[in-house]
Order: sequence, then structure tokens, then C-alpha cells
Amino acid sequence: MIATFAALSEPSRFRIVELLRAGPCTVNVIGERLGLQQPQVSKHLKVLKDVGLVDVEPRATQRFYELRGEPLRELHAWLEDYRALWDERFDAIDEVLEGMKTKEKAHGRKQKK
Amino acid sequence: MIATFAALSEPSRFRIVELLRAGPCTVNVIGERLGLQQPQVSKHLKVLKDVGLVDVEPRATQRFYELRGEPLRELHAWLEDYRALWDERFDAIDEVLEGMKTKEKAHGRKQKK
DNA sequence: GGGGAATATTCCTGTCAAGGAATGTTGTGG
DNA sequence: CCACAACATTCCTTGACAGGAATATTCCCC
Repeated sequence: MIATFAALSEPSRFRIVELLRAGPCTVNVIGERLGLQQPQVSKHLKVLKDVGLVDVEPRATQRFYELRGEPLRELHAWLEDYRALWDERFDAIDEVLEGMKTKEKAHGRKQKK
Repeated sequence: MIATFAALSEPSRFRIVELLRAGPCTVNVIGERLGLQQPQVSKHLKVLKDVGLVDVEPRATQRFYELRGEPLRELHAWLEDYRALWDERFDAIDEVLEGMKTKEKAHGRKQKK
């Protein structure tokens, strides 16, 4: 997951990912659209591929890079654990947990608050 | 957003965030629990604060660092746009889009495939 | 108000990664 | 088989950043 963060923390790479959201793309096309030179694009794609954010499908002399959802799904799942920090709908859960804690303590000994 | 990625791409910082999920915490306590020296903890916290991932509340001589949800919420929202990549429930949308594309092409001229 | 706890900041060093330029590789069409 | 097109890979240089040690700051308490 940290590797995914590192990969996406690079502006050019982030833009590549956003570009690939529209569908598979070729190295040169990526370079044209983002104003990057071909070698840099290849290097960035290599990084993205190493962390599984991208997949390659060779076709003749050119290679189509395609976005892979798995790492993004992993990030999404991780963020779910923090949802209570911003989603007020999760306040109810907080209350439930608070209630459970109180109950547990009351069981063991006494209630603190 | 990229700044958030960069902040979270550092292992110690990532662990600090995960630790703060349990609630606000003090610099020294963070250092103890994660086996980090105080100066490094302060530095990491500064980075986290600069990107808004953390907030400080001074209390006497010590400072309680608290996790802020906003950047995480932003990440979560960004990932929603990619959900179709892994969530099969979104396949329906793909079909709709595919249909629209076909229709559009048929309108303009002819259909390629 | 002086000393110590809690934290912040600085300086230094080594490492690592991005960009640029050049070169290597591979596949394809003629 | 050759020349070119599409990529990949080096080499080099430079800048950013993390860790460590030392020092500076801030604030409470006696």
C-alpha cells in the first residue's frame, strides 16, 4: 500500500493514472498528451507496473498500458476504516461502540463516567 | 492530493496515521509506541500537519496530535471515480457508456466495429 | 525565576529518485 | 534482410528527503 502511495505521489505518474482511466493507451500517446518525453514515460510506467497499478499488453511493436484496479481497491478499503473521521453517518457507530465500552466496564467493575 | 500521497508514502508517517486512528496522541507517546526518536516524530508530524492530515492542540507543555479526516475524505472521493475498475456492480455503467459510444458514432458517420 | 519536561529546529550526511541525453532492443513491413 | 518505428534501458547529474546528534524553545511548577 505504501508502494502505491509512493507511486502516486509523483505528479507525472498521477497524471498517467488519470489518463489511463479513459482506457488503455500507448507509450507515445501518453507522452504526447502529457508533454513528456518517451523515456520518462517508460520509466514511470515501469514504476506503475512494479506496484501493480498498470498492466501491459504488447501489440505488434507497440504496448498498450492498462490501469489495474486492485491497488486502488486496496486503498479504498483502507480508507473505509477512517470513514468515521468525515462521514457523519458513522457517528451512530461511534455511539454503539461507546455503549459497548461502557457496558464492558460496567461488567468488569464499575462505570467510569 | 499528491501531497497527501507523498506524506503517506513514508512508512513511519503511515504508522503514525494508523496510530492516531485510535485517537489523539502525544509526541513522546507516539515515539515510544513506534520506536522512533522524538525529533523524527516531530518532523514527521510537521509534514503531516502541512498537508492537513493532522491537527495540534497544545495542552500545558505537551501537544496532542489529532487525525484530520478531510484529506482522507478527498482520497476516498477520488478513488470513487475508479470504482468501476474493481467493483463489478459498476459493470452496468460500462454497458451504458458502451451503448452511448456506439450510438454516437452511428450518428456522426458510420460505425467502425 | 530557575530548572526540567515536552517539543521544535538546525546542521550534517548519505541515499534515492527524477530528468535529460544517448544508446540498446525488438518487432514489422518492404 | 534492412531500415525504421515503438519502447526500454543505461549513465550522469542534481535536488529532495530521512535519520542521527546536538541545540533551541516553550511552558509549567516549586
